[in-house]
Amino acid sequence: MNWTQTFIPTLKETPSDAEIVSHQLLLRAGLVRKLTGGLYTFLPAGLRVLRKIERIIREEMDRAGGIEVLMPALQPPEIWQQSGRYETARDVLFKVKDSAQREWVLGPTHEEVITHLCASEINSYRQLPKCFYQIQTKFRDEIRPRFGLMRAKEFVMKDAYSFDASDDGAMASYKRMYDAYTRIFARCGLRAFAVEADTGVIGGNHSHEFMVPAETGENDVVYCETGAYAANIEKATSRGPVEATPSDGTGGAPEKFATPGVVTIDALAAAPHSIPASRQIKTLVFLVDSEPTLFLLRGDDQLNEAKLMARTGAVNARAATAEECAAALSAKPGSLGAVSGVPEKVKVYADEALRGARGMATGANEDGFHFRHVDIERDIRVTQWADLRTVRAGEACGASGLPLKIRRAIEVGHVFKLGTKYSDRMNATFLAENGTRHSLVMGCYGIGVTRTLQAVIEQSNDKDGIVWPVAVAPFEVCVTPLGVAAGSPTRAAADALVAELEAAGIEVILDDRDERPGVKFKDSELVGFPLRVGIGEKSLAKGELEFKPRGGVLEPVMVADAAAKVIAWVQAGRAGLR
RNA sequence: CGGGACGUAGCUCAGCCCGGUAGAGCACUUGGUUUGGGGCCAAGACGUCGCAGGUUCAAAUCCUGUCGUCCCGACCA
Repeated sequence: MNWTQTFIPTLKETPSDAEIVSHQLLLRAGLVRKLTGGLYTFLPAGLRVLRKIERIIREEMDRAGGIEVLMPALQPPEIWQQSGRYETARDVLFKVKDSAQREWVLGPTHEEVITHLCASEINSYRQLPKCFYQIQTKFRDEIRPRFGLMRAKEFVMKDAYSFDASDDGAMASYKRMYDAYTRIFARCGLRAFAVEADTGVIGGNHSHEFMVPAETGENDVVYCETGAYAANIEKATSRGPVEATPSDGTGGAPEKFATPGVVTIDALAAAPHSIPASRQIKTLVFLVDSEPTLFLLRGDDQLNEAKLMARTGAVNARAATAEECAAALSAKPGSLGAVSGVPEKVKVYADEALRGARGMATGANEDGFHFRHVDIERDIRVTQWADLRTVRAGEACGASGLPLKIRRAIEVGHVFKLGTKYSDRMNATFLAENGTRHSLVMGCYGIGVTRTLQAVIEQSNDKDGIVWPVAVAPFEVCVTPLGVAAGSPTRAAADALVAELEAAGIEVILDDRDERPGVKFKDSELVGFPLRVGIGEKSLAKGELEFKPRGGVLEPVMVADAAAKVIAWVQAGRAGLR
């Protein structure tokens, strides 16, 4: 392929609307262009990378027993109503109307479609297990598209769905996909690791996310350096706060005291009251499926809303407004408490870290007053104890006991064991060997293909541009003659080398642009080809070409040896050695 | 949806405070020159200053509204 015959519009300057390095490089290296927020055109070089990642995914999915299909992006709303997600996923569903004003849904994911298919096509345990996958464009009405391909309204996803006759079978399918994902990311040259994850709106009871460590990621991952534990912060647990919860109460009854104007944890912790945050009980009011509900945490802890959703089983939940708090209890936020004045029907969830807490302070449910000497188990009607707090760095790992750490990461894949959530609702059943009817046991597995592409760039770049792993580079080799005129010695040597490499199946681009050397060198580094072979008059006169691995040092190579050396270098790269 | 920033040439940006002729660099076209790390010289083309109202003799500039982009939060592969 000649550079002048394709289209790689590089940019010398950084576009002003790209914030993170991978987004800047996507644009600067001429891989994509924005149509509008969250919508991108893949240009030839970007498309080549996308296709290579897809090929790796297909190979590994096929190897893991996956069966490729292609489902419609346009879907009838009825199946979404049947699964219940027409409501729960409402915020991300793109809806369109046809000329008869009938509504359709643009698929953000395909549990409904595949379950509908299997409901009619799978009838017997003899047809199981099955694992279907597709690579397809998804549509999500993202509240805030961000960072180029990282979070887009339209993106390419590999999604897979397993169907088993039993829970054990489903676990085996889950494990096969988990292992396939590990291989896929490794083959893409990504350093990714699996963490325990919350299941969110997809549902299910067992889940891992595949994370690429990056400061620009949108997730916080809690992990133990021993490798004993890693989890998304939405799910993570520990042995509890570093500072133990006070259990040294006076034994006296709760005592109301005046705290005019004190409406924050910090204010109560400051003079004159000087009650440490760890000795306070924080009272939060949420509307859980429209029901006012109390959540009690230690003053220095943060409520984890993913845990709130999981523990309550809520479809929708949000913090109550000041007015709603006042209506449910008798005070505004800042003076709320659960010692008295909580209507019998209001549920009170208390965080496990508060178990046994004595001598605590909390709002008196009366503006301007707090209680002290509160013993939670004696003085508060707790409906349910639950893990609700967000883990903080430094807390002891539940497995190893060592301090946990927290780092940012990009989620590139997510595997779920779904169980029978969808098959139950959509009547996807089969007859077992003994003639009884059962719901199919499902799993679902996603990889953000376009996001993975950008994650590779985010993880693999330097001051000059992208440093592609050989396995996903748009071209493996860039041949750069400094003189391109037909018949010139440099052009002749370049043409000969390219022909030999192409014959050997190497993906090579010939930079045949009539540009100054500096421009060509800068561009080859910006786009990030793994290997550049420079051909200049001076070295050619000595019978040499210049072999320059991206990020490595320049090395002269004899013309006669060049092709063999390049081929060996690329093949080593394909094997994952670089 | 809440908070913030910004919309001027293909790109990066200046001009706006303090109203009066629309600018620079890069990119592009032509010619010359140069030729191992984003050259140099000359000439040229490229703009409804996001859009709509308003104030004014006069608006890129001031006011109002609106649309869009980007960042921070809630959502997710």
